[in-house]
Amino acid sequence: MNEALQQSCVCGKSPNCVIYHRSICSAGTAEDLAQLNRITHQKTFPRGSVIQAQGETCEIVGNIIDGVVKLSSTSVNGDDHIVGLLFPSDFFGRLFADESRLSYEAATDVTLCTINRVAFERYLFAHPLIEHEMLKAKLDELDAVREWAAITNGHTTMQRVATLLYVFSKRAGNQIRHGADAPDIVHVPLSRRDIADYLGTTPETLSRNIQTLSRAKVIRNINARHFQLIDAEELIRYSGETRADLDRIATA
Amino acid sequence: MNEALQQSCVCGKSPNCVIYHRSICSAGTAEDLAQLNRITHQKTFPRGSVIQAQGETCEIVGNIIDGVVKLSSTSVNGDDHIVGLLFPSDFFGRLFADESRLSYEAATDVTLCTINRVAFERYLFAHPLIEHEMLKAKLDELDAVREWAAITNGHTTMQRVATLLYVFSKRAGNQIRHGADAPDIVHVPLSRRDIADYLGTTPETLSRNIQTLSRAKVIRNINARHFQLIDAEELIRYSGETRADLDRIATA
DNA sequence: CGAATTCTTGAGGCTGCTCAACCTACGTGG
DNA sequence: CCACGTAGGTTGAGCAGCCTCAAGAATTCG
Repeated sequence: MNEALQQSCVCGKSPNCVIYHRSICSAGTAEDLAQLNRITHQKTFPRGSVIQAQGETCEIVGNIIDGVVKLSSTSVNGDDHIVGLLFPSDFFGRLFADESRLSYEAATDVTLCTINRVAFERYLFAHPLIEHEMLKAKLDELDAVREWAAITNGHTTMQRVATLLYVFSKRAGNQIRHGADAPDIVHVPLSRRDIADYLGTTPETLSRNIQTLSRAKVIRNINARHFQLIDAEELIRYSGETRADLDRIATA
Repeated sequence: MNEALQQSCVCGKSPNCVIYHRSICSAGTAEDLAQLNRITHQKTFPRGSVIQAQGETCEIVGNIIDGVVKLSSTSVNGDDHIVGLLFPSDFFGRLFADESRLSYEAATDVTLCTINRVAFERYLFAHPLIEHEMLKAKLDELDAVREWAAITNGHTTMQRVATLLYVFSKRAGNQIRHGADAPDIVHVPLSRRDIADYLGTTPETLSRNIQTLSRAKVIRNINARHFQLIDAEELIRYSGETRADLDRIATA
């Protein structure tokens, strides 16, 4: 975990906060944030723990400070599908609903800035400008979810794998930059099973595709959660998307 | 098209309006609605016409009064995937964004209540309660989209087809009720290609699955856009979902 | 250092896509 | 009114991609 994060990053606590700039908090005035800060709590969850279970009462919402949270829907037959991944600065939890239709689970060890849901709803009611920012964020999220749905549905598994790897290589916080001679290593903080669930495939098929990319010298496997991007152009070709589309997805 | 609709259904015009009760308009006071009504326009689009093209400036938003609008994402290789269907009372268009990442197309002849996007944004700014309703609606939509993504991704084509047919059979406005002896006929107002795009399959595979259901006496084909639901329980079994889940999807 | 978990590799079968032909419904014009 | 054209839908054959099941490597953790 980043040192700076640990020091200053309760949502709304400080304009120096890394999260601050990207989250909805950035819309409020100083007083607004101070008020918000009084009702927030920083909490950590170990990898694998359930933050909010499907079908249960929505108790808390908040921002992710560090780590990855997976949003999944579990069907009756037990197989669950990951319908979204949440990264630092992303908002988690379901506002204005008593029961959660999805579950929020820690895909890695996570640090969260939590707020009681009902308290935050009251806060939003009193601060329409911040609620407005929330609406804009959710509209963007809606587009992003639909765009991702189009990708997972119309493409081959290899195309999805390549898309995911490229997006992770571009996403802020996943690049571990070395010297000019030592190339960039990308960190994918998820297990093979989680990635497979997210892409709508199996760990086996995923593994085969990753190995194929590795053999084709497009990427190099450091270990299960780290790879080196050797040929970005070739990875884009495998993804079946344009660079512009991929970059838009990565920054969304 | 329904006679009653034509008479009274401009969004916000009348509490008698069929759309009124389900759309965001229901949150406003009488004055709010009157004000809204002054800036709305009723328009019709023939089947196949583009209401809002992908990548173009977002000009109008509004409610669907009659017909079905498909929300699709077209990739560079030309194949487009339908990421959502909008029915009467649903809101269409993209607020707070200059450029649309998705395209809105008339899947049938449609009647819309349109509002200039920027004008509606100003209206929302002046009416936080209505913006609040918009936020709640979008949060529901987000859950629904994710739930649908989980269905299309984790299930076989037959399961998706069965799910779609069941949902259409339950959705208000698609049932054509006859006498007690004449069973219910369900209207699916989309072409095979649109359904296939929506389910992430091909018209051929879709057709085969429909014929299988027909041979199994689960449904009966009247013609391409009408079928009779013979055995709802069996259809649910084919869908791989529980009745409760399906009904929740249908009413979402 | 051993146990458990995770990841990889292999073989085989099935689902669903592709390509191609045929059928049907509908609208047009002779 | 019927022949014809077109678009949409159905059916068939063959093949490719992906899942399943199973076993073997690698990594993590106590």
